Amino acid sequence: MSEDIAPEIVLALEIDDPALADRLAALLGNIAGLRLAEPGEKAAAAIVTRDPRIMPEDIALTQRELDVLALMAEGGSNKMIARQLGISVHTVKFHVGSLLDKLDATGRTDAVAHAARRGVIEL
Amino acid sequence: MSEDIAPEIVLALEIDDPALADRLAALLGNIAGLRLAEPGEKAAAAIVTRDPRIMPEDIALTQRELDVLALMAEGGSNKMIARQLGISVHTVKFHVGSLLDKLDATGRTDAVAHAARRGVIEL
DNA sequence: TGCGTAACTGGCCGCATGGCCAGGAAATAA
DNA sequence: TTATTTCCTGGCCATGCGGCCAGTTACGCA
Repeated sequence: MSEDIAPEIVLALEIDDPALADRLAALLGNIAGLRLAEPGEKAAAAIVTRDPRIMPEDIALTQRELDVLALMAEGGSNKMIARQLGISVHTVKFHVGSLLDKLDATGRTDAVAHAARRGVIEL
Repeated sequence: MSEDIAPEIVLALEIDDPALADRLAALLGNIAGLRLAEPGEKAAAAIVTRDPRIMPEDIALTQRELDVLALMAEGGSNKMIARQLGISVHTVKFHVGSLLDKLDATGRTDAVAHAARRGVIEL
């Protein structure tokens, strides 16, 4: 078989901060079984920044707002979301409005993008 | 001074594949200056999966469609996108329609979510 | 020369979306 | 009790959105 060849794990280093990237590159540069990806090379995994600035504070969303948000991220229309949650379209609009406020979004697409960016939802 | 304390870089391991996660944990387990994050601990960076399955084939999007998609992900309305790209709202709708087809989405929100999921755009 | 594709524009139309107004019901805390 | 919060519902309306029709221009390719 070929699984005992112990193929190298290729890691892509996707860090913006030059200092941190350098330190990681130095630390990971010569580990047997591990290799950093060349630019453009496809890697098995990537090292990405976990920037705390992006999540200022977990935005205070109510449970219902999270429900609506999740269904929005699935592309659901207000009507679909209403059916799914067993509430009226008006109520869905109400929650969507609150979400736009809290997430500082211009529309439902922006709201989903913002929420995904700050980790409120997993796309 | 405190810089000779050699502060550890805390790395979160966020890999779904257990086999790959184990191998990475073993490789990174005892490197001086590096430490894997405890569950819940906030890390400076994270190792995430670069799963090629998610991008079945780079969906054939034209340059203009990518332009429109990027602005959609920023929450731009058709009118805003039209102004940004210097084209008419009709043309924007035309490209949006193509995007909905190609990305198999029910609406612009769904399109952005799909595109983000398969790595066509970076949120 | 013709062919296909990408980009672009227009009109039309039905529905969705989001903002505004108003209100009610229930649970929890002061 | 009162007050607060969350959740819920309705009407109204201007605008956005997406699907449908049709057309033009420009490019590269056979």
